[in-house]
Amino acid sequence: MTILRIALDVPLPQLYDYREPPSAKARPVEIGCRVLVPFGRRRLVGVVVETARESEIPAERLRSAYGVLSDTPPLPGHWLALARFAAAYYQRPLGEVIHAALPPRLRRPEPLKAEAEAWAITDAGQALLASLPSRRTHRRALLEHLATSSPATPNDLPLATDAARAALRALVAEGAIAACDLMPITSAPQERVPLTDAQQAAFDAVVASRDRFQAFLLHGVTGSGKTEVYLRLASEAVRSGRQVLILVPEINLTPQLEATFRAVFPAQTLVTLTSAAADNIRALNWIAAMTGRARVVLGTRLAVFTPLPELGLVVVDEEQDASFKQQEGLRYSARDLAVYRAHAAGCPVVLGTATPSLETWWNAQSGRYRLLSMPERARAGAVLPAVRLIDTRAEPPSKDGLSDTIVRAIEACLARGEQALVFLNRRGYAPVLACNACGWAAGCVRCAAHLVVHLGERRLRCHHCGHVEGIPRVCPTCGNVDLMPFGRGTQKLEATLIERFPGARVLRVDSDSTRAKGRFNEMTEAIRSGRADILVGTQMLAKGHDFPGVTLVVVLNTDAGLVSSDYRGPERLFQQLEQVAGRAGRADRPGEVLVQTRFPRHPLYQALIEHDYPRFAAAALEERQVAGFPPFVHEAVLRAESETLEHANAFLRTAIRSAPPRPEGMHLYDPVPMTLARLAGRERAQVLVQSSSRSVLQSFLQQWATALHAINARDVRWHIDVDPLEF
DNA sequence: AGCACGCCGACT
DNA sequence: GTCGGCGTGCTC
Repeated sequence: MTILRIALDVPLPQLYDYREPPSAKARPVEIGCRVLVPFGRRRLVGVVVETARESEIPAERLRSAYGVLSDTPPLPGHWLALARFAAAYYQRPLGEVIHAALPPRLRRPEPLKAEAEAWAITDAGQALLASLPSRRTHRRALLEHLATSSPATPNDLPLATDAARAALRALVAEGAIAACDLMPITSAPQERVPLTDAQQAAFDAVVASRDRFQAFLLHGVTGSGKTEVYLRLASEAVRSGRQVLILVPEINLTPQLEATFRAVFPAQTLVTLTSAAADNIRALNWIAAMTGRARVVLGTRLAVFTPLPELGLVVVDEEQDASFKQQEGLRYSARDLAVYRAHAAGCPVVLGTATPSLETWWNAQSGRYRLLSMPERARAGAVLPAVRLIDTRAEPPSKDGLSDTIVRAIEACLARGEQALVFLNRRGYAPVLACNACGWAAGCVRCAAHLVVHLGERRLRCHHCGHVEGIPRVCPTCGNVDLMPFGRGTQKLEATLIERFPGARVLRVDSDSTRAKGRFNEMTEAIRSGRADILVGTQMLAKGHDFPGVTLVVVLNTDAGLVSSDYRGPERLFQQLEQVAGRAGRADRPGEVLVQTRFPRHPLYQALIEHDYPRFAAAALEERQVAGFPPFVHEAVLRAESETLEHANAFLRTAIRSAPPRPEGMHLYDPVPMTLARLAGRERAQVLVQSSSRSVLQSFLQQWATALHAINARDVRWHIDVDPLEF
């Protein structure tokens, strides 16, 4: 008798045994098959990960699988091995990992819909476009797209919303759009610019190790042309019959990268994988990669789980970006799993960035990774922006927070007809609403955090849980009517700038102003085409975008990163500053960066002036070594959350008591509340584990996790976070 | 995690 | 008398 051992999406660290389905007589069930099985009262999709001759479960309790879901080929062995590795490393049940790694559509039993390979506009469609009322925005967008480039794959078309997909169906029904085969691209590939010496050296080094595992840190300053290196490497890998995986932090933040790749690779060859894509298409793209039809996969962190049987190159762009670490459920690092995948496939992995994470930098310094440096901007004559520090103690800013130097610099920039970017990493109007008489401050009822004043909508918002309430007229504790917004957010800064620079067009870009679909792209387009003079923005504006008109960058209020309780504060601050500084003067005009600070002599700012990442990293690594922080130790945390802090702490104390013996070089700390101790009405605390050895930490965690599952923790939710970023 | 079963308060 | 609250127990 053959027993199928099946991974199911339940939070229990075990497999479930089933008899084969009736269909097995005709065709045996292979490992990697998706199957539909009865589970209690439910029907679940599972994946066969092992077969066995017999089961420890008594025969009378064994049930038969209903059948194999044959709309996908079996999941390949390399993919199951990846899932096993992630399950063991991140201490999660295999079933849960497998189901987190599958595209959502393949977690459900309904067969996939075949999608048209491509769509083309018909003559009727051309006629319709001419007479279409302008309020039919979705239809117009689809027809206009196809009128300029037909045929187009579903991937290329604006189909992000249900309404857009409904519009496509309607147009197909009306005969305005028809399915067709995708024509191979016949036009010659776009002429590429020659590589600089540094780009060529990086390219050669990676190509030289194409048949074995090697991790590379591609350390290239903003504008040094990392994308061109990725592109050449990808073309080379595809030419030699290999598949390529490219991970980016957020696809809509790197539109140039996607556009560059789309211009070179035919649509059949290059697929994108992000959570924004429609489920059915996402699954089809995933399968195209698994069957080898797709040769290049470009996507966000979730794309690291794409099965790629002929993987020959892995690229992680902006490797330091925190979005590669999933912060809930399976808390994996896509960057670290990308390195695992290259190792398993025996191919190179390129981690590219201007500001490496200290972990990666240390790996390069210690020789585990090879360092490839591109210290110059690729465009001839382009130089890095000059950074100037404005000492707020020597030159106190005026009441609205801007020093004279900054005001004059913005004036001069506007007079030259250029754009200024003012960076403030705090959205809303003011971060605190407080009472002048008694000191009360508006706090979130569900979180240990202040509510942020949003003046435009007359609301207080919690930036952690999304709670919204009205602005009180009087102080709820003392009745005083004199409630004052304290501090500065982007909305207040926007108002200040409008007042200070009458006539200048001020554009605020943050997650509030870009909430509506498509607003972000509209705004970046407005900036590029010069329809704004002063840009006010958060982090969102600092990443990846090339704004050729921006020659001045002003940075306000970043000192908090220097004195943060989180040891990663300075690292993040330097990365953020270097990133936003990189927005200044990318084209033929030199850029200038003004940083307003109370601590101009701080070594971090001194390194920033010189754009000297190695100097910053050396100092930061030394501090980490002295204090005993990563990358010199490896960390994991056990977190618990509950209605009351007491319950969470009680669980953590029990957890510590039931921990296996601590090996040499391991530390288990006392439970402490998390930095944000109360979030969305739950109290949160954690225990930190440190070890000088990764493998020692791994085997400790594995034993501990088993013990933890045995603890009766009714009212407590807990998880282990390996290599945590959040405290 | 679901989804049962199971034993105590306010409704047609 | 039932409908339904969520405590606790199981799923091959």
